[in-house]
Amino acid sequence: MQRPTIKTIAQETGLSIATVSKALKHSPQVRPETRAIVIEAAERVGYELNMHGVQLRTGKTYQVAAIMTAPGPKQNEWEGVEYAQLLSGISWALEDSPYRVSLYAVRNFEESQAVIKQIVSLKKADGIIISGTRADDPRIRTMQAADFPFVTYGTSIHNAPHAYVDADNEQMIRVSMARLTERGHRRIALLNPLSDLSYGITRLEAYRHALDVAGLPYDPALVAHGRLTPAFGRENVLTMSELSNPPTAYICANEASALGAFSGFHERGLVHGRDAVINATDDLNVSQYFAPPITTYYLPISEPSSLLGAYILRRMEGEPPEALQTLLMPNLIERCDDRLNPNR
Amino acid sequence: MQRPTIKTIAQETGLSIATVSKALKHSPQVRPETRAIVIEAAERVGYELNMHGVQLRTGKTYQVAAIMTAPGPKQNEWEGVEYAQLLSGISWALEDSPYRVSLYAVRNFEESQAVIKQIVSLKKADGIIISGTRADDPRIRTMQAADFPFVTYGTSIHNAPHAYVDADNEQMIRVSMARLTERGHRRIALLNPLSDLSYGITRLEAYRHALDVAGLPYDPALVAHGRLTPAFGRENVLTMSELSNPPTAYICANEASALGAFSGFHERGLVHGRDAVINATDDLNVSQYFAPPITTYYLPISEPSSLLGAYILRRMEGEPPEALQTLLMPNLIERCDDRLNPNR
DNA sequence: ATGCACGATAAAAACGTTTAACTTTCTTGT
DNA sequence: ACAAGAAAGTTAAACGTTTTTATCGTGCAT
Repeated sequence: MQRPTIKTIAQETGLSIATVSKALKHSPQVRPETRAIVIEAAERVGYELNMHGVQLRTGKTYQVAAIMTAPGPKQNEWEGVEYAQLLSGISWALEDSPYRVSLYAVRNFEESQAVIKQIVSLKKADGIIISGTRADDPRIRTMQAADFPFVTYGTSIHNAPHAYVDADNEQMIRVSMARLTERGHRRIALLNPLSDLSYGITRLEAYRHALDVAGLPYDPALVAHGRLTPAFGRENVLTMSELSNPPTAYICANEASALGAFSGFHERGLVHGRDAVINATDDLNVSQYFAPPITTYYLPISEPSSLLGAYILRRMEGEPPEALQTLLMPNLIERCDDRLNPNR
Repeated sequence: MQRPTIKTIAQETGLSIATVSKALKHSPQVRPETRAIVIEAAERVGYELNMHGVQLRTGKTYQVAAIMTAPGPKQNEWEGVEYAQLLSGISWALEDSPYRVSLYAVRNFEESQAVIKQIVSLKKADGIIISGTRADDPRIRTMQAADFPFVTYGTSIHNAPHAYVDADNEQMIRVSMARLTERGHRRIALLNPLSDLSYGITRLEAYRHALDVAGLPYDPALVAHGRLTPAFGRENVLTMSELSNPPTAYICANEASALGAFSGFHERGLVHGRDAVINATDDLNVSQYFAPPITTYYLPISEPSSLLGAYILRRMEGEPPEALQTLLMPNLIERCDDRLNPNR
């Protein structure tokens, strides 16, 4: 038994395939009574739209490409794991639409650039979602030049306007720094993502500004940029804690590096709260299980991910990018008092 | 300027589109010289195969559906994060093929069942990859009944034969238990996944068998089943450590629950190595950053994931499932001596 | 010379849908 | 009563492939 097509319905109802097609997509050209007949027949024969026909005819793919930059296959680090939740969040946001998430895993920035060029020029998707945005991101420029719908997870600094979702890194660092300086800290380390990433820059600027406000000097030795793995957190604690004037607080850009920082504490015999404290940004609600639990800025990953999905849908509908820009402020969850220990 | 099609090449070369099509797919019906002309023209005009035409004509989708069971959107736990790496591994394995990974995020088992039925009956993909297999898995039966190509991450017990990749849980538990009993442990807790999952059953059976071999009694109070979140690890340590005869070793099924177990230790004032030890299975190389680092069975997630990709390709080629079954033995990484502390 | 098989290419149909252009019927205003 | 126009359907073409079938020379045996 063959799968029914609009032709089947046409025969079944005695109408032409054109009318059937129009009826099914609620064209005003067909009378409500006729539509009812078509709908009934469609249900009776178990009709389901065949996307391949639609795709060929209309050129639409009904695919949203999610570009996922993950380290090479031989790399097995706790990095980019929040992608799983991000993807499922996007996927759920598209659930009631005809769109599907099509995954493009790339190893690095260059590869993502190439993949995006291909998707755009060969129209392998109708929309693109990327992350890991840079201050001036050539991928964004590619998509903008082709007028291709996209949303970024992360802002860019020089490519506005475009649709984006991000955590409010500026505010987060500002609040975080104010809170720590208020509690007596004068040597605060910043464990930052790779320096070409837009949010790395935002965080660094906010950090420096906060230092200014607090009247504290900027010490480059307290700032590190790198891939946010546990190894990164660990190694920086190991080196920074050996400074003649070591930091009394570490601000980690994610949970992975915070975990690594703890590992560094353990190695050096440092005790959290006594010798120094760790604050982090947390997407996965995992910092509460650290020993001890730490203060975090918690943004449930489901929020940005469902926004990304919603935004790409609206962007593909033609909504202007200016209306699709959101900075989300994570929740401050204080699990330690984080005061500077005076007799350290 | 329009995107070139085989028609473009046909005009360019003076051949018919049929010949062009055949030439491009290396049909023996066309002379090598003719083929060369076609290839040359194709490159000159920058021809790229339009999949929509192919899909409509052949009915193939060139999509591999990856079913990803992740907890609902409102749940923001560290769970299933290894999926990110799994997906990218699969995606890379398909890189040189025309296939793409199409993501289907589902909330629970029932939903995955429905989604799979749909993919199979409407042929929305050419192959399926699932995980979270059960002892007798109705999804597998669905796909088998329709003779639909699939590979599972995880074994099933009653649905053989089918293509699968999994860690060798039986051996892992056997070795793990032998090692711990050898070191004096007589109260060993097992933090297991949900009891309907196939690997949960395998692990439990291996555990009970190992107890028998060691002449130790089976105590249900030392076995827990649940979703492998940090919360799960933590709560079980909290309750089990209060037993009159508490465990001196915990075997955790993943890193998330191991992290939670540590959190439980901290809460109860237990010290790893003194009061009890934790062993875990680790996909993401993260246990080395625990304080202290723990002994783990480490299986880089890239291995099973690239196998999954390779297997689904071969399965779609028609290779019989019996040839596509692999159990991978994780590497034992001893980071503690894990001996029972006699004066605990 | 005639017929035949074969090799190489061309013609045409088909996959399922959308949509521009056309036809028919009905309504309406004069 | 009739033209004009709207409403509701139909016809036919088109999207880019693959594949079955047809065509056309050419070489070969008879």
